[in-house]
Amino acid sequence: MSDTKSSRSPLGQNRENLRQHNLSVVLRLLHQSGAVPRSHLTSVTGLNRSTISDLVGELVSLGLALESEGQVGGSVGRPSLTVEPSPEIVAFAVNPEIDATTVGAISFDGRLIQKVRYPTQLQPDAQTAAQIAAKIIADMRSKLPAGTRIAGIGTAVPGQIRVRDGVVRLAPHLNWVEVPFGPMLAQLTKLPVLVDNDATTACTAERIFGAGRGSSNAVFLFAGSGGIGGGVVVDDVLLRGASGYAGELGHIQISSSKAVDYSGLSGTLEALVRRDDLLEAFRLDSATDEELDVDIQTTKDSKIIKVINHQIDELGRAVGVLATIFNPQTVILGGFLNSIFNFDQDRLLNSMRASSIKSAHDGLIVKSSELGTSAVLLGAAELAFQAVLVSPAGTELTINRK
Amino acid sequence: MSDTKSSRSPLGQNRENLRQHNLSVVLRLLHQSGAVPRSHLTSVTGLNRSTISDLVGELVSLGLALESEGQVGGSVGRPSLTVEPSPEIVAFAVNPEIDATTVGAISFDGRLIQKVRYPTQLQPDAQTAAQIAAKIIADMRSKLPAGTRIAGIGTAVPGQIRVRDGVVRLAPHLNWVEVPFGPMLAQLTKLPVLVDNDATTACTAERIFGAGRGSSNAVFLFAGSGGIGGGVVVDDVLLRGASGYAGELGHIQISSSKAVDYSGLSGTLEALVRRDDLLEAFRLDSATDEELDVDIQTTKDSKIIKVINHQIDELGRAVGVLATIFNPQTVILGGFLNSIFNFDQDRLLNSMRASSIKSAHDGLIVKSSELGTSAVLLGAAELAFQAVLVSPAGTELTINRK
DNA sequence: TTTGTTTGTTGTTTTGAACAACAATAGCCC
DNA sequence: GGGCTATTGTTGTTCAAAACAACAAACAAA
Repeated sequence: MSDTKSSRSPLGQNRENLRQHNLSVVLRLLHQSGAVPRSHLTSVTGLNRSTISDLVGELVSLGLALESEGQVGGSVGRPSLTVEPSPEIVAFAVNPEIDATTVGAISFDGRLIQKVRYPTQLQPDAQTAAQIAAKIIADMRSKLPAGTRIAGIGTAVPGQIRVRDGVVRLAPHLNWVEVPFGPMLAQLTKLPVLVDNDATTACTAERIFGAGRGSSNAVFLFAGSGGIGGGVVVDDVLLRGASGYAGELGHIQISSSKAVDYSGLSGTLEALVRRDDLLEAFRLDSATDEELDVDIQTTKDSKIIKVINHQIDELGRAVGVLATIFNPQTVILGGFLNSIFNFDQDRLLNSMRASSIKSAHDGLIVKSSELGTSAVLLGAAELAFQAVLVSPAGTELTINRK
Repeated sequence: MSDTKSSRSPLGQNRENLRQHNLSVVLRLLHQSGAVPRSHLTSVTGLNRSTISDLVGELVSLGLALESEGQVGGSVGRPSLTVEPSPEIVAFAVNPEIDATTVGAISFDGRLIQKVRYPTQLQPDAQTAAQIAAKIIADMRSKLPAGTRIAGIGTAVPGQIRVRDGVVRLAPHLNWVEVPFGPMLAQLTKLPVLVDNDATTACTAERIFGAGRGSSNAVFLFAGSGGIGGGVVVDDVLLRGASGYAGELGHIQISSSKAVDYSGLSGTLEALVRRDDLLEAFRLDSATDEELDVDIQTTKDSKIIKVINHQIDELGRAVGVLATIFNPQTVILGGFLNSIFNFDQDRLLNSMRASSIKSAHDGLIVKSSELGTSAVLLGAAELAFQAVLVSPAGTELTINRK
């Protein structure tokens, strides 16, 4: 609701905070980079060798990391031990969509180890989607080795989510309004469930494992089944806003056009850059992102090119506005936005430059997303991993029994 | 330039960091709240009584704080000691504008203790402005008691600033291009000089001492002599972007209008909501913000009302876009933006709602700035105080000698 | 083989926050 | 006014965690 005093954690730092923070820093490095030499941890954290030794030791004894004699070689001096995140920790990811509900199992080292797409005839209501997901998760659990520890379930929903309690406030494509999807799924699975917007989770995944790696300030624009969504990273932290609805970049008004989006707003990015308009131009009823991409890159039809160019111009405007506001290092485009960007990169960059101040777009890099369709699931799993990453020593994980 | 590894501080926290952080937290609380009972510090920081005693003791011995037997009373128990920020620390603030250069002396407890406005016939070039400022500062120093410690000089310039080295990249109203104003003033005064955009410093002041107090997520829109500027606070931190140019909210493109602003961009907030248009409607050559405000609040002329209403609508659009992007708790308007907001608040709110998603504007508060014209100077001084606040024990201050 | 370099390990030191016990000072109730 | 309770400040002690120092281990280059 509000972000004033009541919810604010104490500002002071004591010894517990210190230890927890350092454990968290090390674990996060492992989670994001995979296997790294221990010496790398000392240089990045700035902590003493013996301290890192101690911290890694604690992570190993907590079962969150593994240490092995690495195969680095090539450099002078005693070879450093290799530390890796434990692959025996798993999170589930759920993504209900208009025509299917997808569930994945993601290991702590960032691998999508199982994936099931369960198609539905109609858009599923929340109860149905929760039951489908719970069923698949139970099935997946039975296939995981006993002893695997489960961090929880992350859920990515195309709509506006109240993250605090997992309530879907509005998901127009699913026709869900004020549905407590998180608690529903938690009750069915007896696992902790966290819910967030699908574009937000995709953004998280790209930031950690994909095109956003190394950018502390980045803007993401994703086109998914639910229109255009976005995410913004400011100083390595995802922008959330006072009540958690920040980053609805599809709904920013960039023109005086009367075209209306699903939220009833006119002249927004989502109203102007529409996947359906492209499908119509190609006279297609439906297409996957991959099919559409091929069509776009190979078309010679001047009428279609006109439609694409128009969309590129509008997308460029939006990127320009966001560049002026955020002055990011990188802007990352996903879904069909990526396709039209690749159709004519210069056109988009020119449009962007015409809509932003020079200081803000100087040195700005616009690039494609890297993770494709698995970004949403990987990012959803991050929601569940977050608890362990924040408090490695204080988080109880559910142990899998067959 | 970039915000990657090279410039990043070590992630790990050691004991020194811990102490420095806690000292910094306490000092910042004092700086922002003024005199507070010591018991308040313990509850806010969550630190132990004896630790606070120790920290305050160190701040007192560093000459950064004062302890006295407070006059609280009224509650049970032993009365708490009162702690206040030392008034003997001073920062200077410089604000070159088109028709004058203003200099202020601000004490560490947030009082503007001296202020001199030096009018110039023409827009001053950078060297002239620096000489004027240096002269006034030398004069002010001679009036300050010997032993006063000086944190440095903060400079607020209407334009785009490279904060890192104090270079003014572009200040159209002053006609400065790529001028190293910071180093120039530092050489003349032998004091540390920091430079930032004037709207940004006003934003900082309102955030700490004015209408933004208590809002961890806020958007500021200020109309000054250099058009419309802005500032965004995300989780209590000012948005800076990858290279420090974030928050140029006057230049966001919100419409397809062909009207052009000073940066040559069309359809931007600054191009659509123009003070000059209001002056023209009133048939005025010039007016202070106060005079203009009176005129606006009392006008009955339907032609003028039409102009004002149009500006309100456009401003509302911009606020809506920013609400959708940031989902802030508060939006704060300054300068003549505040005047047109007060002319018809409901109209602005309606326009804002029509340009933003419900989740983002639900509970959003739009309000007026509180500090008026002194905001720019108070915020500029914050630039200089920042060093002491970040590292209370490690910052050397210049001692004033007559 | 020797030397220099880097890393891991172990025992010790140091720092800084917490803790516990006690003193100080207020309001409140009778 | 006296006793009671509540809150805060003070002091000496304890404890956790990071740094440090010294040494051993393992490599490359000379």
